[in-house]
Order: sequence, then structure tokens, then C-alpha cells
Amino acid sequence: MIADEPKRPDPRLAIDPRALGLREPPRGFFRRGTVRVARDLVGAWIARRWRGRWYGARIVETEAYLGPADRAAHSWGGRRTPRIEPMYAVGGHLYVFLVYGMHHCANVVTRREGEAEAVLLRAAEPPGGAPPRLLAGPGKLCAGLGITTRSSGLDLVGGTIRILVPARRPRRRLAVSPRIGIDYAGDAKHWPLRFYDEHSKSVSR
DNA sequence: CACATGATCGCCT
DNA sequence: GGCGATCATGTGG
Repeated sequence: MIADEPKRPDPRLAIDPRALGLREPPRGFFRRGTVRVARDLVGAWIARRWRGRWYGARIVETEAYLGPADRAAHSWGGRRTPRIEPMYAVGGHLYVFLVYGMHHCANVVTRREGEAEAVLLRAAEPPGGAPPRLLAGPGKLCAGLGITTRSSGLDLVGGTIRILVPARRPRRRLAVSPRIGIDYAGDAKHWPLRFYDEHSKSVSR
């Protein structure tokens, strides 16, 4: 068995980015403040090209992870290890890690090179007729698109995995809450850094 | 509906 | 050696 073989995306996530009116934002989109990027990623699409075809889904839930002062962030206290290294890249890179030994989490790196902040993609809404809860959670989102640690460190800008935004973004109300699953993070666990589309049936629970 | 638990392993202390 | 930026399944009320 080939250990390093890329995983196939769920066929039900097949999309035509052009028909959906999606375009790729410039690098500057990702170099902005992390909270700003986290808010703007709700409503954007995560897309992946696999064997000449595009697969993707509309992001409906994100979380901002800030720098050294954020106890919930992997870069807390200025930690810098091989796993976390992609977080230190310039905004627009992908940081993927494994949690609980079996689930992957995909993050969009933000800000300038050396500033280790990122946005966790927590949930997305599948196109077409796929079950609404197929990607309702960070692990499920990665599983559906076939994203693993293999892709950690990739540049999203112009890459086979990329972020796409609608040509005209509908004005959408954004709900805010504390982040999920970080009870160990002290006061940071109360910070309002989770953003989601409360009308979507694809938000995690 | 609200918990409770097991699965499973790379990473960091 | 301990522990997660999770999920599915099980129990009981």
C-alpha cells in the first residue's frame, strides 16, 4: 500500500467554479488581520483540483487562532516546531494537523511571514444534493475533500487546493461565539473568535 | 435530549 | 508518557 497517496475527494463535491461565479482572491486577502480573514472566509469556498476536476464546498464556520498570546493556538508562547512551521509562512498557506489520532484539521494561514496566526475551517456546506451535514465539522470537512497532513504547508494561492470567493458576496449575517474544544486554554476559551452562518444546516454541533 | 465513552497516534514535555 | 482545535455510537431519562 502506498502510504503517501493523496486521498480522493467525495465525488458528490464536484463543482464548476466558473459556473458558480467563483474567483481566487489575491495574496493580500490572506495577509490581513486574522479575525477579518476568518469573517470573510464564511461564505467563501474551499476547493481542490483532483485529476483535472474541481471539488469544493461553501465554508459556513471558521475560528481565528491568534499568535503567541492565544493559549489555544499551536503557536502559543512562540512555539515553533516542524509540525507548526507552516503557521509561520506568509498568509495564504495551508496548515493541516492531526487531532485525536484520526481526524485532520485544515487551517488558512494569515498575516505576514513570521506571524503564526491562522483560521481553522470548521464546517462547509456541500453543493448539490449531498447531505447537508457531510462536512459539518473540521474532521469531516477534511475527510470529505481528502485533505491530510500531506498537504500541510502548501500554498493555497494558485495551488491545487485553494480558496475561492463569490464575484458578489451576498450580505449575510454572521454569528459569533467562543471557540470549540479548547477548555484547557484559560481565559482565551472565552474569546469570541468563532464565526458561522447561523442559517446554514451545515454548521457543526 | 444530555451526557459518556472508545478509537487511535503524532507531537511535545 | 500524556494528551488533544473530533466523531460516531451507546446509554439512560
